[in-house]
Order: sequence, then C-alpha cells, then structure tokens
Amino acid sequence: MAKKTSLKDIAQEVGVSTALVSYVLNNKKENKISKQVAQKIRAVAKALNYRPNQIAKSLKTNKTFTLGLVVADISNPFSSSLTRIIEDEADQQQYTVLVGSSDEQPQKARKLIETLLNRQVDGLLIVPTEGMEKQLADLQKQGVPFVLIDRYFPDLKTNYVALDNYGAIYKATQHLIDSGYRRIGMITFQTTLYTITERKRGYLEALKANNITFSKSWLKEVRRATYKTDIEKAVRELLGGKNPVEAILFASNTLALFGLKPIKELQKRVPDDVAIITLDQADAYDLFHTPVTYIRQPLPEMGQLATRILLESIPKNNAITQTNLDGELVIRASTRST
Amino acid sequence: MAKKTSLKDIAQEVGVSTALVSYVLNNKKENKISKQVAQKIRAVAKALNYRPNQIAKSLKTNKTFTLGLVVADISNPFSSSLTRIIEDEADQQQYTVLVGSSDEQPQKARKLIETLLNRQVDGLLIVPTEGMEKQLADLQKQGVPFVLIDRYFPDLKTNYVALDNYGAIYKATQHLIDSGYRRIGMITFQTTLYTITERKRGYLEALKANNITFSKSWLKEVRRATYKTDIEKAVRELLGGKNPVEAILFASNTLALFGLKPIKELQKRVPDDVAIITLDQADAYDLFHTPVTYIRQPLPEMGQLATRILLESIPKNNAITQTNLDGELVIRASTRST
DNA sequence: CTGAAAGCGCTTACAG
DNA sequence: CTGAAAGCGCTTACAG
Repeated sequence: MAKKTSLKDIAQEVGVSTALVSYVLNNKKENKISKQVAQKIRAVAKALNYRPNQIAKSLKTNKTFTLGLVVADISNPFSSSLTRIIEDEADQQQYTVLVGSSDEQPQKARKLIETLLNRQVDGLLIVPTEGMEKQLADLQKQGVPFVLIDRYFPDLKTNYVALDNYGAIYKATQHLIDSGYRRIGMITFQTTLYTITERKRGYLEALKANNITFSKSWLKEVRRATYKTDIEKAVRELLGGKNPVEAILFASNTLALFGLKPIKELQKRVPDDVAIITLDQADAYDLFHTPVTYIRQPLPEMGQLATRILLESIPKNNAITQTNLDGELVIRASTRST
Repeated sequence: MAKKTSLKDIAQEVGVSTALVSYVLNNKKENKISKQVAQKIRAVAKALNYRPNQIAKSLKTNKTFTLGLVVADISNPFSSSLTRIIEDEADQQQYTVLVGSSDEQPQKARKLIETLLNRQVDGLLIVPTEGMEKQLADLQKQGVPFVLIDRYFPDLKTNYVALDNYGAIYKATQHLIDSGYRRIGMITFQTTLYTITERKRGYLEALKANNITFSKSWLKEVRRATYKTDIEKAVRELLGGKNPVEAILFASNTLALFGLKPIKELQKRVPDDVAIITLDQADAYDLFHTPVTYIRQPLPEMGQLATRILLESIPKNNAITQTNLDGELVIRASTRST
C-alpha cells in the first residue's frame, strides 16, 4: 500500500503541531482555535487524503468502537438476519461489528471470543451454545461487557435479550388446541439449552392445562449433528402408525424447513391431514403448498435492544438487564381457522 | 473492564525486560533464550491471564490480520453463505473478518470501505454494486489490496473471482431447448451490472444459436427496489395471455424464491405447464411442489479462491488474478428429462 | 543469552 | 490560541 498520510504529515505541511491538527480534526476546543488555521488544516488533510488510523487512536483511548458478535452459524438465516440488524444498529452509533460462528461448539466459541478480546472489542454480543456457562461466568468476572441473545442460562446473572420461549410455545399449542386438535406432536432439538427446554415445557404445560394426556411418542427430539435425517424420520413416525398426530409443532425455523419436505413427500394435505405451526418465519415457507401458521419472533427488537443494552453497559457495566420478548401468533392456512 | 495485564506486568513479575517477554511469547529467537527464563515467562503470562493487545501489535507491525468484507446484504442467503466460507478460510490463516452490507448503494459501500480502511484492514473482499467503478479504481490507485467477488467490471483491471455467467446461463438455456422447450422466458434484474448483463447475453445467444426467434415479451427485467411485486407481475405476464411461455429461467436465487410463489398460486403444473430452471440453489426450493433444476454456483470455491488471492496479494500486490468459474447443471424434475 | 531504546500514530493534560 | 511531551502496549534492530 502507498504510504499513508499521518497527523504529522499534515502538521508539517501546515506548520503547526500534531496536537493542533488532532484537535481540529476531532472538533475539539473548537472555539479556542483560530478559524484560519483550522481551515487550512482541514484543507491539507483533504488534499493529502488523510485517513485517521483508528488503530493508533484505539491504543491511546482504549476504545475500538468495535463490537464482537458470536452467532451459531452466520450462514443460517436466523443468524444472518440478526447480524444485519445488529450491524445497522451498531453503525448508527459509529460501531463496527466483528462476527464469527461458533458452530454450537463451546471450544470454537472460546477461541473466537479470545480473538475478539485480543482485538480489544469494546463489548460482546453472544448467542451462546450449550456448555458455555463457565466461560460466560469467567468473562463476567473479568469485567467484559456482554449481552446474550436468543439463548441464556437461568442460573447466570447476565444481560440477555430473548424470546419468552415458554409463552410462545404455550400460545402456539393453545392455538392448535383451540382449533380442535388434540393429538399434537412436537419436533424440537435434543439439548439442555434453556431456550429449547422452555419450549418443550410450554408445549407440555399447554397440553396439561387442557387435560390432554401427553403421549411420549408425540415428542421428537432430534440431534443437532444429524438433524436433517432425524427430522425426516420424526415426521414419518408422527404421521405413520395406527395413531398419527393431527398437528405438528416445529420448535424452530430450521426444523420446519426440513420437516415440511417429508410432509410434502408423504402427500399430506394441510391442515386436513395434519396441521402445521412453527416458531419463527422464513420466506421459504411461502413455497410450501399451504401457508404456514407461525409464531413471529421479534428479531429486530431483539437485535436492537441487545445492541443498545451493550452500548449502555460499556461505560458503566453495573446494571443487569434481562428481557424476554413476546412472540406473536400469525395465523395462516396451515391451522384450521376457528 | 478490570485492568488488563501487559507485557510490562509480566516483565516486572519475572524480573526481565519486556523485550525478552515479547520474544518468548512470540516464539522468536527460541534457541537463544534460556529454557528456564522462557518457562518462567510463560508460566507468569498464564497466571496473570495475559492476553496480547492486538491493537498495539498492529500499530507497530502495520498488520491487523483483519480482512474487510463488503457484501450486498448479509441477511440474504447468498451473502451469508459467502461470508461463512470466507470467515472459515480467513480463520485458517489467523485472519478475522469485518463484514458490512452495502445495500447495493455505492455511497453506503464507500462509507463502509472508508470505515474498514480506517481500521487498517489488511485487504478487502468486495461484492461490488452498480456504479462503484470510480471508487474501485481509486482504491487501486491507493494500492489497497482487494479482490472482487461474484461481480466485476470488465473495463477494470482488478482481481476478481466470479461465475462464468454467460456460460452458465447459456448452458441453462440450452438445456431447456434440448428438453424441447422453445418459448422460453427469462426473469432477471434491470441493471447494468456486467454479471447480470452477461446472463442476459447467455440467454439471447443460446436462443439465437438454436434458431429461436426471441420475443421481447419473454424477457422481464425487474427493478431491485420493487422486485417482489415486479417478479410476481412478470410471472403472471409470462404465463398469461394467448401465447404463454413454456419455460421460465430465473437469473438468480432471489428471483426464483419470489417467482415460484405466483407459479404455485396460479396452480401451474411443473414441468407440464411450465418448466423451471434457476441459477443458484437454496434449501427453500425443496418445499416447492416440484424439485427445481438449477445451475450450481460454486460458492465455496469462489469464497476460498478470493480469500487466497487476497492473502497472497497483501505482501506483494502486483499480479492481477481474474477467474471465471463454471456453473454446474443440476437436473431435477422441474425440467422435462430428455 | 538479555536489555535499553526508539518508534508505530495517535490523544491529552499541562504549560505558556 | 498553540506546542512540547508523555504515553497507550507492543516490536525489533542494535549493543553488549
């Protein structure tokens, strides 16, 4: 790269100190600097195509105006939508975002966070994975500002912004029940992640509250590592046998995306043969023969709120903010109207 | 944040100079440092939970090990998949990636690149937008290493990695013709972007080579700003009237995603009423009643190659590498088998 | 084998 | 109104 111009170059050119140049270019002590010098400095800066070295600035000020973002996998729509929202929100406050994917592996997350911290990010936005409790507790001990998104650990007193998962799935289940379905299957992930276990609890509690006797065969917990094949198998089991379910509740985006395919292949009519409801929306569902009823997850609110909480906690970092947002039921043709 | 430990802290604790500590921790002059001191330094570094300040290091070495990535919109699957690939490739070489979205606006791209450059990224990976020629030429004049991905400007002598767009669409069109279709419609974006105009050319040339007289009404160029409604309108026009087309070629991912919906709503049988072929694959298409034939875009190769070219050009930055990759035809049920 | 010292490009009290 | 100087946390020739 061609030699970059520095404050010093400008100072020399104008014949003043670098201090003055710094003051002018940062609009400090505005009323105490002669207009003429200021103008000249600006002119020269422009002429020399001056570009402040943010690295040097950061070293001195101990602020990088960079946020670290850890998602599960940036190539997944949930992560990338969230990233986009956070990017926009951060940008408004002059922050830039360093993103990385953890692939649901705590070790990868650890390495990633280490890298981000070495780069002196001012704070972290984290969609945690299973088994990160210790790591997060350590971060907290070290005084690193961070806020969790989407997932959190109930035993950890950390900032977080997440869905009211219990409530959202309860609402979804209740909607199915209100629509006349009683044999309701659920496909979810096999994990100890609170976010997911709360979804299961919402489903089970809703059944119980409506005096529906839960059958173990209704609940399918697929493994992350093999979810594509597991989901297909789960769907076929739920819809096969002598007592197929009348409705299927997908606990997430990804689950629905891969679960709708076997339903289509089995040539099931929706909602006549089986009703469908899912958590979280995707454009893709519009290609399915029947528009799918879903619980809208307030992603923009989640991302924005998390970013704001983080930015506020950077200077002080004392309060803990924990927020559970409501999911919104969007009824479409895949569940019988009542 | 709690006070971080620095090289100096370790040096003091051990009773040596910071220089020595730096050498040890960076594994330099290994054979010239007494094993014992080295061991002690490492031990203390660990005990004090030392984390090198990458910012300070960068200031000194003039290398940040950070790459800037400019995509159109990170929330779009093409961008996020590409980001993921680049992230992984960069990570292998100890690089971190700063991403941002241009929203197809050259001014936004300019601001983004400015920010990335201020942060002293070592190089840039750019999916450019219409109207960025001047900007890119300037970057080049400044000696900033960068490589373009997916889109490029034929008049600009820059590094790039892209699809052979002409060839890919020619292949797609030829496949339709070989399958017996002659009235072939194309839905593409209205833009001067070479990537896209080459696709149009591939379509037109294939028709010509097969002695099919092109009808202007077959080609629909939708506006980016209003693509969702434009696509729907385009599909309805192509399939309506007295002389509907027999096949539709979608020039991109997004176009197909929103174009399949009206085809479904019009209850067209595929491929009997209309054959479908598209550029680029998406999981979402699996939800469509008929599996869609597509041209596979070699995203992993593209992202990896671009990253490698960039990393190689950072130290020297003299050679120009321009690569057009081949698209691969994946035939499924949406086009008649021959 | 080890250390003193300069310097990367900034900011910012302090002095005048 | 302006400048000299210290210092952020590192690296790296150079000297011994």
